[in-house]
Amino acid sequence: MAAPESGATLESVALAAGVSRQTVSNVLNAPERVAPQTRQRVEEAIQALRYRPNRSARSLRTRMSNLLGYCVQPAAAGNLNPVLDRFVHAVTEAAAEHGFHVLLFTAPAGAAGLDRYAELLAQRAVDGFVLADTVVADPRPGWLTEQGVPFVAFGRSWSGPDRGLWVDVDGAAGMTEAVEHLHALGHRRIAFIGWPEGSGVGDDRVAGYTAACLRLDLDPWIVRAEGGPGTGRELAGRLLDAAEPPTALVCVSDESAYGALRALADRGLRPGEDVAVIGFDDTPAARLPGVDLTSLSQPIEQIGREVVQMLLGLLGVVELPPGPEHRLLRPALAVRASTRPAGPDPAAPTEAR
Amino acid sequence: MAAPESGATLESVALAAGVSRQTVSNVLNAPERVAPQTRQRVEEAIQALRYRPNRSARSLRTRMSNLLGYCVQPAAAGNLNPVLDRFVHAVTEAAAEHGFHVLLFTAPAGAAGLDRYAELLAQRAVDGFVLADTVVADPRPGWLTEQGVPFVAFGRSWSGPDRGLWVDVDGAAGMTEAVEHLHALGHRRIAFIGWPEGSGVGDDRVAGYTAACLRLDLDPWIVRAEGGPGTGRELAGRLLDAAEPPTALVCVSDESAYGALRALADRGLRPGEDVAVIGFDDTPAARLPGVDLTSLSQPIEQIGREVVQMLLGLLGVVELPPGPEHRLLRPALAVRASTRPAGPDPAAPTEAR
DNA sequence: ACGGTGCTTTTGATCGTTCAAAGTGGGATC
DNA sequence: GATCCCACTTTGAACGATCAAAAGCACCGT
Repeated sequence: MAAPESGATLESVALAAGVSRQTVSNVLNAPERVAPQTRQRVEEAIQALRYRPNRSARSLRTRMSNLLGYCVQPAAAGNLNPVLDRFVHAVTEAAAEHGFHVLLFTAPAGAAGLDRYAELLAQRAVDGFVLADTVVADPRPGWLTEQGVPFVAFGRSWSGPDRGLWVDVDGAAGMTEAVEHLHALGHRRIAFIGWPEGSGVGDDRVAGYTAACLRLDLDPWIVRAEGGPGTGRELAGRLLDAAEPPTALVCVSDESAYGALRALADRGLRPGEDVAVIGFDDTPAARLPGVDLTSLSQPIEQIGREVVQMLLGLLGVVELPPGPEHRLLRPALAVRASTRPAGPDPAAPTEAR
Repeated sequence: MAAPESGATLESVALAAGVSRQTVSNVLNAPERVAPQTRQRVEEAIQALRYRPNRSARSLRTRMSNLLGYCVQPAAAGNLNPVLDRFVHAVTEAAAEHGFHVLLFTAPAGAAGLDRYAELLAQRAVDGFVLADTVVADPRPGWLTEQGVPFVAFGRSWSGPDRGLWVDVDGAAGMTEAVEHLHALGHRRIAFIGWPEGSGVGDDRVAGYTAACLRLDLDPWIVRAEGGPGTGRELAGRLLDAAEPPTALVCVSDESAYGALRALADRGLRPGEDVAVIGFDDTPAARLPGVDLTSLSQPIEQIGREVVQMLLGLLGVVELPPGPEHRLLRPALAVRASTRPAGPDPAAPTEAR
């Protein structure tokens, strides 16, 4: 069978179609300039030879690599971040719609990693960057802005003035919704299990909780993990053993929530029936049968699309969407059994005691 | 301050150092050909101008993109695969050591996705592919071999003859070790919670379990999830409610094991003390306080390194390591409380019941 | 007949690098 | 002193695409 003859070039296609290089190039990049009849002939030749423009040659001439840089952080032990997984996928897919791909690289955290970004830029290996996991005092947005490098971040610049474009999840709004949901179910003693102060994401979420409590005339009741994340079980345990324990637990993450569920089980309490529990992230495990954790679901796919849209806008590939330089998207509350008393008719909403 | 002058080229460096293009090129690619004195002068000019070779130009000339293609599968709902995360990171890091980067792309599963691979090849966008998540009757290894495309897979070709190079985890050996570990602890009724037949990975793992049982003169006792993965709780429940329930549960994945732990909690049974539980993957959650699941840990970082090593070998970048065309690495059993009775002296092995 | 206009196509130059081959100059060889 | 060799350096020609500008051609009005 006719092999693809992997050596097709503009020149060879032009020869086959009886036109010049540039005409073939125009068929691909500016078809309206080519007479319909010629165009068809060229397109047939392209098909026949399975021609695809060489990316390196195109990049060299146009000074665009059609690659977006994305840094994969060293996976810290015990750092399960199921969200970034989905984000990378969404970005990759959105980029593909415009002929772009994602280039992965690694870099140490903080200012030490900026070299890698600089290296890729100097090599003209990427056209811009997608940032994720921005942290407080992250040096990247400021540095990239100074260098005039196109980038869009998933996550605010948590300290100092906003630098560059970003898309983020409104964790505060999500937590407010969680509290309101619990309040509507009749809960009045709602505690919050959080991270230590100082993390942008964590502080944002606790702020939403506090605001909702004040508005609903509830007393905020906040406990924080001292020894880092992952100690939800202990914290929840202490809460549940209090003289007047909370009837509902709002957790800064699903991970904390799983710990809280564990603490409930330790005491023979049943989630949803005895104590309500809400997490954040809507991790896959939350919807497993037997877990059924109510959780706030981040619109990761949409964030990925918007980040790419903005970045390609900066690059002049698509029209830059009008509007503000950042977008704050609301997470959605996925209500499951952990905030809904089980019963013979699980579909019916139940008024709490 | 002196801006990096992002426009440095071979020519401008040559001018600055008072030599020709090619000499600068040689300093970078074949330093031994250049007189030490000249070399130093050129290196200083490179430093001063912050010169980095343009990747597109180099790729165009050498016909090597220095990019490895990696397909991110559409994240199926409820498909938590914390392992691939780490794998991608390991591959990215190993590739960086040789000046390579990872190019991400998406493709539909099965034969329909081959087009995307072909597209990238025709564009000369990548030099080869890293495959992950190989499944039974995966069309990719065969197709890539036919096309003469360099690739290495993480995962065997589960059906038909082996095509191409691969690195994989010896799931069978891991499960055998798990059974032996339980046997040494005194367990004699050891059940296996598995996936439906037909998945390469699942069948491999159950085979290791069965082999160990036969060798140790135990009766294999296998139950499988009918409705796909994630129903470990139900399966374990049925086992525990049997007239003569097993004293230990070996699970095909951590996900199943978490379900099993849940089933234990439902019945007031304590993992490690009443019933032993072992998972597979050593997911981050396994080592959370309060979970403490014994699990088989895959040497993902090593696999990533080896995959890259082999692929760069195929590409002629490094010397192809001698030896067989595939490597099978043993997972390590991380022993935690779920197979170890709690007590004042957790180090002492306990005879069962 | 002439030049202008608009549409279509072609030509030469260029992007920044490496390959292949040719050019230096000094010292040893005959 | 001519020859050869060796170590080092330079020169021209690609790689495959796009940009910018020129050229061909049909049609129109004067």
